[in-house]
Amino acid sequence: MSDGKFKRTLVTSALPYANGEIHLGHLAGAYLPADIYVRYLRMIGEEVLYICGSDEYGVPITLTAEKLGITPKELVDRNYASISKSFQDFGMSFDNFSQTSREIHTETSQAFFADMHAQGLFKQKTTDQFYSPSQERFLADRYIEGTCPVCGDENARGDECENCTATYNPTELLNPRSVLDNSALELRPTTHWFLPMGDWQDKLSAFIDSHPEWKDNVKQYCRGYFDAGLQDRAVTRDLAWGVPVPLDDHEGKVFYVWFDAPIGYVSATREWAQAQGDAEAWRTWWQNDETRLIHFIGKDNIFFHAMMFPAVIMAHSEDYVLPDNVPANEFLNLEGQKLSTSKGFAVWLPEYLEKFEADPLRYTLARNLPETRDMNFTWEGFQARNNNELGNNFGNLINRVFTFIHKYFDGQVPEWSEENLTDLDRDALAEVAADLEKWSGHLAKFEIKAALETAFHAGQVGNRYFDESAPFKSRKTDLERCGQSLGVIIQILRQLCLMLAPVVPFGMEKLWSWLGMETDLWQGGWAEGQQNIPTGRPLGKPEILFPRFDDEMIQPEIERLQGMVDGD
RNA sequence: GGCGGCUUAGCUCAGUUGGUUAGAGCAUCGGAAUCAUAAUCCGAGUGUCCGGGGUUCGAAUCCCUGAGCCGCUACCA
Repeated sequence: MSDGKFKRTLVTSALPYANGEIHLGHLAGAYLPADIYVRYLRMIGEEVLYICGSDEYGVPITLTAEKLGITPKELVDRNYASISKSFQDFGMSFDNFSQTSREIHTETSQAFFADMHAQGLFKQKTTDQFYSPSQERFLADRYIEGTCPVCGDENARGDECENCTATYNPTELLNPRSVLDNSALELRPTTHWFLPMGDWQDKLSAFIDSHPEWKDNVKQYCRGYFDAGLQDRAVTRDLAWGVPVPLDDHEGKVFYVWFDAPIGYVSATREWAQAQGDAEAWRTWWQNDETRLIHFIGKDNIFFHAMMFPAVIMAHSEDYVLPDNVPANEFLNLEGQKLSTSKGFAVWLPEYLEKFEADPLRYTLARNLPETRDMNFTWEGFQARNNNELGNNFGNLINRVFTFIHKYFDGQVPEWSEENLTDLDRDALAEVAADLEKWSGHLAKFEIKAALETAFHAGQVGNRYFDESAPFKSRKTDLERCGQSLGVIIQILRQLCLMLAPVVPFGMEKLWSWLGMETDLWQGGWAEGQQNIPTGRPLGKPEILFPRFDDEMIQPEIERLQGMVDGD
């Protein structure tokens, strides 16, 4: 960044699990904020790489595949295609969106493990786990039910009883059975590799302490773990669908997904480098201390990105970059309730995109990001934000200016100059310029909501200026004055375009071209956007950028969710 | 159960290191304007800042406690 310490920024979004579609909660937590931030950096001309991919291993994937009668690989490829498409249509600007089931990830994660194993950093432990003889596999706690050892309830979960709220060790459960096929389970010893996180506690603690600028929720969360003392964390498990442990006599052992998933960021970067024709280019992004690494995640991922993956990075014998920030977001509720993917209580991205454009959702979510606490998405709120803010404040301002100029000034920027500015002109320009500066400061600190609020204010300034300078009056009395006012407001739109571009890129790319800008908005467009648009420049013909939504478009969405709650 | 977090106008949300009459948008009411997506602009009201206790000259902001909600709880991804 401009502080001179870093030359480039590597941004990641949490790898979505390829067991289903993306929903609004995902977008608000890890994807939209990251994309806005990345677009901001590209716009101001920073060198940035944005990496993501789908996380494709683990038990739930194998179960879904079995249910559909296809292989896990077929399932994840199918879901990968769908997720990629949704992301693209939503405007996610990844430089690479990869898959953890690809060969490059197998190589990369196995190399990480091998490096650490060669240093003797892992611990091997043998424990008793539940095994299903009928399915010939070990089962995780969530797939186990049995009789509660405390109250005798017959439908107790693997490690807690919902009837008497007791918690216990899963091995204490009586008559354990599989929730998958009700077959009886038996305890079998199995041996796994563990990462003794405690060995890195001091370094991790010092690392977190060296970042007082991180969000409080992240720091507090980590502090809680340090106080309790970091425990050994398993990095392998018994499963057929995963990255095989690269050791002899490890048949049927694969990496625990949380060990390999973050390494997926490295794999995806390597894949990107190969596609660039420079296979070693990934090192510039991961093994160079002038690279600034930023992980965007939801609050459920803090442990893995602020503690576990950094420990792995520290442990590796080669130098890798540690995250410079982990801006974790809280969760998004829907119509006042927690999302439930199992009950279908969610808004899925592909479904949304069949009916609406990406921009209104991007705008609404950005305006309401769960940056410091859980937030709520309502369809009525979506409609109100779209109509009142995107449509009326911004869209209408843009439209009234362009149509006016096309109607009375032949579609060219009227004669205007800085020498002829009135106090009214000067004040409006100064206010918007101040907003732009504030906006930039907020975004640099990941304060997206605050940044957007500033942009909204700039829109209000534009509308007020239009009303007060009243070109629709001066047109009849003082055409020079009228042109001057329009020249001023074009400069306001130019800056508004910059402030809105990362949030509503589809609409603003159009505005950018209507304004006759020449540089690519996403390759340092900021520089040109800072310069006055001169008299005489021909402007594009406008169209309605952000149409309003009437009740008929919104009501069915509300009813669908309502029905889901009633049927619950 | 343990750890961490959250609870502010009718609605959705801001509130920086405790400091004067607690803010914004929307919704509501009154006025102005008419270039524009019946959009815009000006003005107005509204709050036991979850309950209770405490520290302080002073607390939405710090401490304790109760309630509700959220995440994690170490092979759930």
